[in-house]
Amino acid sequence: MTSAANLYQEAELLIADAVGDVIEHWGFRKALGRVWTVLYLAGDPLSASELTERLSMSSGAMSMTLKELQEWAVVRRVWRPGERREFFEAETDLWKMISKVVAERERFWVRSVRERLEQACGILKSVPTEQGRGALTKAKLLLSFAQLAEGVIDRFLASRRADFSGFGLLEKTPRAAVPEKR
Amino acid sequence: MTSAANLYQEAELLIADAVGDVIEHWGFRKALGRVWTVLYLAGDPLSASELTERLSMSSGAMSMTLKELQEWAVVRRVWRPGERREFFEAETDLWKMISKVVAERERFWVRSVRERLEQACGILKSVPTEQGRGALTKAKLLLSFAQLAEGVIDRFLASRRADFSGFGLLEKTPRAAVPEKR
DNA sequence: CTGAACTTTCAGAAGTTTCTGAACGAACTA
DNA sequence: TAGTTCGTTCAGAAACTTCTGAAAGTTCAG
Repeated sequence: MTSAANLYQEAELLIADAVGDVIEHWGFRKALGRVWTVLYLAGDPLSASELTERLSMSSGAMSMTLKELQEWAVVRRVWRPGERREFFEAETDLWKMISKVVAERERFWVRSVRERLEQACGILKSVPTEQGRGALTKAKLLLSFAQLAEGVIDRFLASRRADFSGFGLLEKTPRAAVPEKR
Repeated sequence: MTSAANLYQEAELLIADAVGDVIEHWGFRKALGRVWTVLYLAGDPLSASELTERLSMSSGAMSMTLKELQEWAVVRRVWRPGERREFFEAETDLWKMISKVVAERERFWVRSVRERLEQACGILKSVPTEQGRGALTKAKLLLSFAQLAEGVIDRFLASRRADFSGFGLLEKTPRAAVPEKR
């Protein structure tokens, strides 16, 4: 194996693991971040076995990881005429990825929290003690935060784009040497 | 036990668990959120045994949970003259709580991610292949996101306050019924 | 139809996190 | 000093998450 390939692999694992950490902080498994990263860095679609080898994972874990990545629309399955195997490539549209997660996961639990707080406020209204009144005031404050969060999420999703303007980054994405896909 | 006390307890647990979920999404244990909530709703300082009873936790878990909450400066120990036991009360300053977490936890791992990406970019620079050049471009993009995040965090902390203006919430006490959603 | 190539599934293994509860320790009282 | 009350620690238990690898499934060429 050449030195260049060794170095590439070293860098690849370093980046994959760093992204894995980021993704883990977002409540996903590290493996999801690592696999996405290898595909992203590769540019070209890779096969499952290629990924299995590069990341030293079992075929079972890879299969489940790819399934989950596809459910989140973060990785796409690519068919190559003449090839028996399936290939995978990374979605690079950040807005697509983030909005999907926000819409399907964040939105859901924020609503669940808000609903429970509302229910609790309803109960507290019928508690005539000093304790009950004090708690109701605070519960309402918590509730207003939940409502605020829900509103921010909805407006964020309605905006149909990540508003990172002002940071001047996303607009002029240095489109890598990635061949356009259909 | 009176009905009012029963109802209070029901609402308390409902809220505690909802906040526990929120806190869990922030990477802490549910128990931290639950204990903080009971203290917050109570208003007055409570003893460890009181908390243990209300949340049906073991004394050991409560001890560890209170220790952690104090490390995050989210709960304060209160001494009551004449009382042998220690009492605890909830910190209610949101900015204090959030900035502490951001400064001591988020800041740290974002930096770690950024450093690893930098190292990887350094390695990729010496990989003269096609593959290496393509990956370098993308790694640099990831790096710029990490740097962006680091900058946002630092500016956030430097601002010394949560800038929630525009949501018109934190400034004044909440008005009861709020929202309107379409 | 048969066999090769490849993927998916899933039961159990391994790893990780969190909790329990008994033991210990500290602070105070009688 | 002995006893009481709390608080803390920690080894093991329990709960939960993730991974492994073999078996079953699918697809396709010959």
